[in-house]
Amino acid sequence: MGASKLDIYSSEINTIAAMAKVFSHPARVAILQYISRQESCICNDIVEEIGLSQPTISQHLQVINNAGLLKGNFKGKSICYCLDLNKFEEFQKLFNQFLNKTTSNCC
Amino acid sequence: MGASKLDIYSSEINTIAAMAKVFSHPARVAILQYISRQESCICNDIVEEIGLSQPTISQHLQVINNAGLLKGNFKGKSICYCLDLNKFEEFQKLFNQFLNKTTSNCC
DNA sequence: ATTTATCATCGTAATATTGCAATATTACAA
DNA sequence: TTGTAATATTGCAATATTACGATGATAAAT
Repeated sequence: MGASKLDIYSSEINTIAAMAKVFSHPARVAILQYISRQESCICNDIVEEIGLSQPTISQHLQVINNAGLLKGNFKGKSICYCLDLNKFEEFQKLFNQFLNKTTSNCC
Repeated sequence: MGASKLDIYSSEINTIAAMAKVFSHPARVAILQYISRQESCICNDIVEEIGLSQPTISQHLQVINNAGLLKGNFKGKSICYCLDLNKFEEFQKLFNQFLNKTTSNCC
């Protein structure tokens, strides 16, 4: 056991869960907040700012990136992590649609 | 390791992460959707509807309940799981506030 | 009181996540 | 091309999550 049974849910539900997973760890929420606050795209500062090791931050960044929430320049000495606002708003819309459909019919 | 370092983040960030965690598993998203669609509060149907075992559903319900998203009658033969819409909207507001503050300043 | 229906809890196995040290890779500069 | 700074990858340990079978607890009905 231990693995989630993804095949028994609709794709809408799986998408919402996958995106919510990005926000389900405070380090990732903090990283997103930090990136959005930065005027310039200095990147390794995230490590100092948040207080986790560089490999750990790198791992969280990959999770965020795999969800499609990052864009920018991924080559070079100093990489520039930026938010993909389109993806961001796309998720926000999807999530709000789900929440708005959710009503309470009993009790 | 394996445990998250909760003490290094702001309470706002931890709250968002905790609430997002509820939605980070498709079973829980499906459960929330199903409950909200039901006119009457028949409950063990969730097991048949979703296709996971009763203990597993019960476990997911507890996660949702611990986040404060459920209310209703939890004792007796005719148990009634209902959504706490106030909590729901509270989270929605908090999450949207966070997302709306998130902008892209670089790249 | 016994049955029945309903849900929770316990124990356990399988897998995922989190975090870090060590190491590798990459790109630029000297 | 050698060095250096920035990020990625690997490997590992600790912990969390997911899932289920077996069992326990509770309330209503017979």
